[in-house]
Amino acid sequence: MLPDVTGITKTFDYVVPDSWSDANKALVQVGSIVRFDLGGRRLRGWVVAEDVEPTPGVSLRALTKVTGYGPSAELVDLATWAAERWVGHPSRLLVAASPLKAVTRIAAPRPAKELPEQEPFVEAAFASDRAVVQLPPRAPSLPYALAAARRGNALILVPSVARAKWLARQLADNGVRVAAMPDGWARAASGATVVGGRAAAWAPVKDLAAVVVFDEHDEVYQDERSPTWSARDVVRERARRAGVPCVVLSPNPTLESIEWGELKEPPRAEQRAGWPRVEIIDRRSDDIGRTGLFSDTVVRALRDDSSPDPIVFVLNRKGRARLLACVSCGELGLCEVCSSALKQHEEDVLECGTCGTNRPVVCARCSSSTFKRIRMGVTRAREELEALAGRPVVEVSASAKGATDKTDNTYIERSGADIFVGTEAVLHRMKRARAVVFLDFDQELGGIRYRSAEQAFGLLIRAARLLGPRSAGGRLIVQTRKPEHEVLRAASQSDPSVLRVVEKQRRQDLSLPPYSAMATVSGAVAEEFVAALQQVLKGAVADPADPRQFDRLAVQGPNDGRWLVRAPNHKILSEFLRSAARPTGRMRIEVDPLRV
DNA sequence: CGGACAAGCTGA
DNA sequence: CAGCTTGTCCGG
Repeated sequence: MLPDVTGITKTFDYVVPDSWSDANKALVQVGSIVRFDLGGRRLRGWVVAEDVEPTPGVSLRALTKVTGYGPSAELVDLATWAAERWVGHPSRLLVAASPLKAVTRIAAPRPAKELPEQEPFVEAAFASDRAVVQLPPRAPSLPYALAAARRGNALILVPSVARAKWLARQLADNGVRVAAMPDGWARAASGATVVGGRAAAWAPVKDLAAVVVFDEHDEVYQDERSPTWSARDVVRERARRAGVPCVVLSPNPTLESIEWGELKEPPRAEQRAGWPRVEIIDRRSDDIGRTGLFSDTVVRALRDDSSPDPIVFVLNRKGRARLLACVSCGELGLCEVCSSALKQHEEDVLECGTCGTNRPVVCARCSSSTFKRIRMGVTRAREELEALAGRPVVEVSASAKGATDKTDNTYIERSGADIFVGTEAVLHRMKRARAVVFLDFDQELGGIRYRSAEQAFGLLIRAARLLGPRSAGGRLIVQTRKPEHEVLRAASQSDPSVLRVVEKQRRQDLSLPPYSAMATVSGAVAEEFVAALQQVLKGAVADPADPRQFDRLAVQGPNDGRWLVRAPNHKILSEFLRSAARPTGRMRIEVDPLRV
């Protein structure tokens, strides 16, 4: 028995009471969910082994109840693997692999219908055991889902539960027996093609025949809670163990996937046609003092209403403030070298955050020495847009006014407006657009996170999806002072490999994932734990012959209360993190941290 | 995790 | 030395 309690990693032996019915006795198998008393408490847990030799000297207690079916023995194994890989408690993973409500009966499997072959490019992906398919932003997913289902019961992951419901419906309409997770657990166990979000990586799939991950670059596949397992990586391992093909798809495949599988892409012309037109507005030469946030091109786009679809403006919250304006004449405080916004860190110095140039606090136009901070956030941008357009502009944010909850988008339609502005959340809210304008993309490009280029490109992909293919005529307009940045070149050439080549070199040079493995350690007792790790490290450096290769590790920090552990690969990282005793108290180990 | 119990601390 | 807190261990 493994109790479903964080903090107990030990397993315990129990007996199945003789008094139980045969049916209940038969329910007790590896993975089943049972109840039992331990240390004066009644707990829930999973059977992790049967017919074990009890530890000598302990008197066994009896189980109090068998709740029902749980993860298969293979999934219990996979959870053990994942708990080691992401250095966490297996119970979190077994919870994901368990049904929401007790399941005591699983229907007999039904014969599957034959499905037609898909086009050769699609079918070819499944000929390889590990395929990475690079598709344009709005490429249809159904052909790949059908190609997978044609091979038998497939496991299909999509980034959101809503999209899973939609895809499940499409598959069902095409004659596929399908189970949508998380509700379809019992159906999945009896034999069906399974579609779901992150947690569906742990869904039961009878006779798994193929695995598909759509939008594999999406960060929602990683659980934010510890252990920070990635559904994409879990199903990859699952497919490997089952010996079935695993196909991951994305408009911008991650380097993790590129290094893992075989890249397949449709002809360039087809990829180009799938992207909207991308316009890069170089703001270095713009008179920012006159035009503010809105270049002439953007103002023209705002006034162009040849399409009834809305125009969407994106301004990240991080982009607010940061602008200084002269109190007496209104001139903006900009760097005379690179035209970036200046910052006033000290009383008497204006500093450029981009090129590092300093100058005294004096206005370039009127020589006044008093500047005020102007807040160019979403709210201000909305007011200015309204003034420019002469009609209502709606602000869209994660918690927007007029919305009943985070997923309520009806206020967008009710508003009747065709101009929207918001942080990147606006890209999740809208369905389509005639144009998407990133007012200040440099915020995204200048990120310090090692994945920020990938994340910035992810925003452009989202925007491209609102706009549709080139033939739809939508415009993706990006205002920037870094027009040569590889993220923007990749988007304007509709060629993600432009970014990938640069990013790969950078990650290799700096030994960043996937060319290394990282974890962060934080929390109240992190310091104590890190001290124990340092102890292990000392011994390892003294003995480079240690087969565990701990001499190739580094522990850095603390930075903001977080330590960074770096290793050449995940095997060494995980062994190292598990080599030191975990002190009692709050601590969080984040393997593959999204931000470092 | 949470209960049990042991070892350490305080106040009369 | 009772009464309490803090720490460590263990559960089948």
